[in-house]
Formats: sequence, C-alpha cells, structure tokens
Amino acid sequence: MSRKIEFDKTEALDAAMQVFWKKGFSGASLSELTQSMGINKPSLYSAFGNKEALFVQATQYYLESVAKRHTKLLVQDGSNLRTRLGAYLRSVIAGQCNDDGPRGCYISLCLSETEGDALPEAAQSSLNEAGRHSHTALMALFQRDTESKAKGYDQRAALNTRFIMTFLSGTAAMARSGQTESDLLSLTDIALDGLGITA
Amino acid sequence: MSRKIEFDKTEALDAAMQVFWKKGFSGASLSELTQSMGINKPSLYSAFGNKEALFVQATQYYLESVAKRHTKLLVQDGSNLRTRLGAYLRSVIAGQCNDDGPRGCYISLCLSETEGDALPEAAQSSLNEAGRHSHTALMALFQRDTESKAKGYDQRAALNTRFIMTFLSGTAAMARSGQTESDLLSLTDIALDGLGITA
DNA sequence: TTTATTTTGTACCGATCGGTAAAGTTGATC
DNA sequence: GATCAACTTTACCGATCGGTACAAAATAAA
Repeated sequence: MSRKIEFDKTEALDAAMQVFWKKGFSGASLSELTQSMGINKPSLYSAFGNKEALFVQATQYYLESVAKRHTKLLVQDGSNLRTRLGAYLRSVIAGQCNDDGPRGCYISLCLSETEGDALPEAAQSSLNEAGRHSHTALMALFQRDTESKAKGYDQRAALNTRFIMTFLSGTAAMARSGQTESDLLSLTDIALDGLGITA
Repeated sequence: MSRKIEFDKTEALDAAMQVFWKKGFSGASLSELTQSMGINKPSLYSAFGNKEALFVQATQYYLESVAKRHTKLLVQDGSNLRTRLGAYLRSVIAGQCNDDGPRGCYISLCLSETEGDALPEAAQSSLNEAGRHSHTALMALFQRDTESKAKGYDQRAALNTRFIMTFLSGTAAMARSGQTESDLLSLTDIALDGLGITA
C-alpha cells in the first residue's frame, strides 16, 4: 500500500563497497557514495541507516562476496597443501590487482584508518570480524588438514598463518601503489618456500 | 630588521610528519596540524607554503630522519649478508611498532591514498621518490655486495628486493592494525628463508 | 477516485574543510 | 624614541562535510 523502491539494494551495496574500497571509510564522501549508488541521500539513510551502518553492511557484503571466494580454495580436495595454498595466494593477489574494481584490499585499507581515530566503533569491529575470517580459515587449515598434520605444520600454525596474512597485506599495499599482477604473483613461491611447505 | 620567528621549523616539521604518519595526507586536517605543530595557520602558510608543500617537506624529512637510519644497516662491515638483512628488517619493524609515534609506515600509509585521487601530484611524486630510496638500497645490496654476488643472489636482485619491500609493507599494515612487535619480528627469519639467503 | 503510506527530489542545517585578509605585536635599524 | 619590516593573532572566506526537514510523486487499499 505504498510507493515501490526504485533501486536494487544489493547493487547499491556493491557500489558502496567499491567506493569504500577505493577511498576508505573517512575518505568516502556521501556525495560520491550516493552518486555511485545511483540514489539520493534520503534514500540512502532510509535504506541503510547512516554512513557507519552502510559501511558495516558493505563490509559484511565484502566478506560474503569476495573474501569467501578465496578461502574456499584452501579446502579443495584432491590437491596437495602447497597447491591449495598457492591457488589461494594467487587468487587473492589477482583480486587485489583486478582492474574492474579498486586495487588492494578492502579490509587492509580501511583497517589502516584504525590509528588516528577516523573509524567509529561499529565500523572498526566489523573490520576486525572480517579480518578474522581469513585468519580462522588458515589456522583451521594448518591445524586440521591431514597433510599439514603429517608434515608437522600444525606445530607452527599460528606462525604460518601470521606470515601469510602479513604477506598478503604486503601484496595488497604493493598492488594499491601500482605493482603489476605478474610481479606480485612471482612472490608466492618465495613465501611458501619460507614456510618450508614442500610439494 | 624585523620580528623573530618564535618556533623551531624542524620541530614543527617533525610534528607535521607525525600527524601525516598517523592520518595520511587527506586525513590530516589543518586544525590538527597547526595544533600539533604549536603554530597558527598563517605561520604555517608563510613557513611551508600550503598543505601540499608541507607534506612534501615532511616526506623529505621522513626520508632523511627515519628511512635512512634503517638502510644504513644494510652496509655495515664485518657481518654477513643474512645478519645485515636481518638487522635491517628488525629495525624497520621496530620502527613500525614504536609507540612513541604512529604505528605502521609513513610511506606505505600515504601511498594507499594513491588510488582514489586524494593525493596532489607533488605529494604523490615525493612519496614515490621516498619509496624508491629503500628499493634502490636493496637493489644495490643484492647486485653489488661481494657475498651476494658470490652466492648468486645478484641473479634475482629485482625479485628479492620486491619480496622484501612487499614483506615490510605487510608488517607495516599489521603493525598499524595492532599486531605486537614480537609477533612481527618472528616473521623475519621466514622471509629470509624464503629468499634462500643462508647464514 | 479518494485516501493512506512510502519513496523520492530539493533544499537546507551546523560544523569543518583548506586558505587568507587585515589588524595587532615584536624587534632591529636609524 | 620613531620607523619599518616581519611575525602572530583573530576573524573570516567559499566549499564541502554528514545528516535531515519537507513537500512532490507514486503506489496500493478503500
């Protein structure tokens, strides 16, 4: 018994995610957000709440639509651990260099606003939660994968996980400042060698 | 034949650098800059030009007062290559985790504003120049150090350099989002192992 | 067709952004 | 001690920030 919404909420959320991905939380202005989402400010506020709530939903959307696509590669059956980890690393790096969207990593970029109090509390904790997803997936792999346990990698699960997260944060930063995809892809073998993960 | 300046220009520049280090270029407001520098806006503009010019000078100051302190460790005589690289990595990471100033890396943080057109051209190129300093130092090490050449590391100088830069960008991001110094220091051996640099 | 309800576009709010004009203050020179 | 140049302070500029009040437009039920 009323007027219908004229825009697709998921499409709008996707557009918002891309703006935050490109500019960070505080760098993304409502003007640019509404323009990219194709709606006006009152529509944004009635559909998503406010800038902070929009960011939380965009982060959740990123987690579901982007991050989980990568972590699935860690548990593909039939290939050995190094192959799966390599596929995971290459997939993440390819996403960081994808020219259809902003370069780098959404989580990593926005987390850099932690220092300097640019992030509201809810935004901050949504980022922490999203970041923990990759961490948890890698920890589970090292601790519970049969090959990992057989080769003793579970003894250094936390260390290995931390190194991979750090490495991928590094490729994200390099991708963002213009490094080519092939230059970054060539680093994955070095990283896996450092962890002593053999084929 | 006139009034004397009441503030120390180097101290003011140091304070400005710390604000940019904490907030990035666009995130640093003139209010916070002038407050941290202990001067008023007209003094800032007469002494440094404008925000962009101040940033360029702060970047140059960072390069001289912070970055070069680390790269010196690469060329210390009397220790082998792995020892020198390890000292360099630990020194950089310790700086990224230093609680006397902002966590993370000044260059890396501000470079993340490249995507999204938040950076004026002069600011951008001053960052690129500063980033090239570390790159050049590492390249020179791998290409010209006697031990490096003897062990054939000079064959992969560019790759090794890129990996180290990427690794340190990663530790910078992790430090910024709260990782402890000891957790990050424990990653240096893995990185050097990955490069195949033996003791 | 009328009416009730929701979304829409426009126009605005106070606050802050980067930057500056102008007046007041200081100190060296004459 | 008067003068002049440079610095400091205060106050302000137009533009943009995140957020909202309000009225026009559109839809479903009556």
